[in-house]
Amino acid sequence: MKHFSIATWNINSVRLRLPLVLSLLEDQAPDILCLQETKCPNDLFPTKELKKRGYEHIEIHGQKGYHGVAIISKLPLESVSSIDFCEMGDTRHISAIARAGERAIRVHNFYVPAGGDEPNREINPKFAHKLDFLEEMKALHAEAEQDSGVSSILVGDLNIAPLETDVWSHKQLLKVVSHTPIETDGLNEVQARGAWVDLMRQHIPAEEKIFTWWSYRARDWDVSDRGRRLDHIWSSADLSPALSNVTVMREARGWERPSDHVPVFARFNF
DNA sequence: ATGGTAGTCGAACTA
Repeated sequence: MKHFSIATWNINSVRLRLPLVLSLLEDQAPDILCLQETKCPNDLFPTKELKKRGYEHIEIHGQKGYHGVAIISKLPLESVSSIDFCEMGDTRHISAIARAGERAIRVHNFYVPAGGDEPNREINPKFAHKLDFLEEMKALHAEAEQDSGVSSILVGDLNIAPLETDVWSHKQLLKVVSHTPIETDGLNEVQARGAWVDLMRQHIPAEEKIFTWWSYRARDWDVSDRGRRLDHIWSSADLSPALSNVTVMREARGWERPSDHVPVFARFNF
């Protein structure tokens, strides 16, 4: 039996929260950690500190000030690439193939545009960008490299909460960006067309509420609990039978100077 | 219905 684990976390500045990242890696020791919103140019990424702790394989795609994604891995990474969705030059995607025992797995790490406040593509260019980004994601197939023996995992901040139980109030969020029908339908279509399995919902029944994000603006996030499930872990169908556990690390939202997103873990027994 | 907070980078932008 071979174990494999992967985590995803929108860190909202990797430099500001490097101590939290290091303690997470020490305590949980995932094979791979995918970060979003690193907000860090490539030449300033804290590569040395991560390598020192056994994460020797690091692939980053960052820019100054905004966005930015990174794959931090104990396992060797190869065939690294980024897709420039919507050809905006944004650093919102990176992927690489990891070798986990006998298996080869392409890991896609996404930071989907948030989409602004107004859920109307005619008046809000950010919402139009989000919908266009989703449209391009539909071309991404979980079995794209199956013929060469490569499975797929897709993780990241997808900025959409697809199910009614992925938000604190379905009714009150139907017109709020992240849970509008055009977005949830779009994400469902990305999943269906690409033959992706939602591993969080494979492990945690759809009747049960799950949140991975709580706004900084809520005065008491834990008590009011107005969260959303914006972060996701998907895989190709061949990996889903090997899933052993999914954990949403809710307590991370209560840490000192927290990210507004918490880490999500998927663990496999191959 | 509005405004509430956080981060980057040093005003205004994004979330």
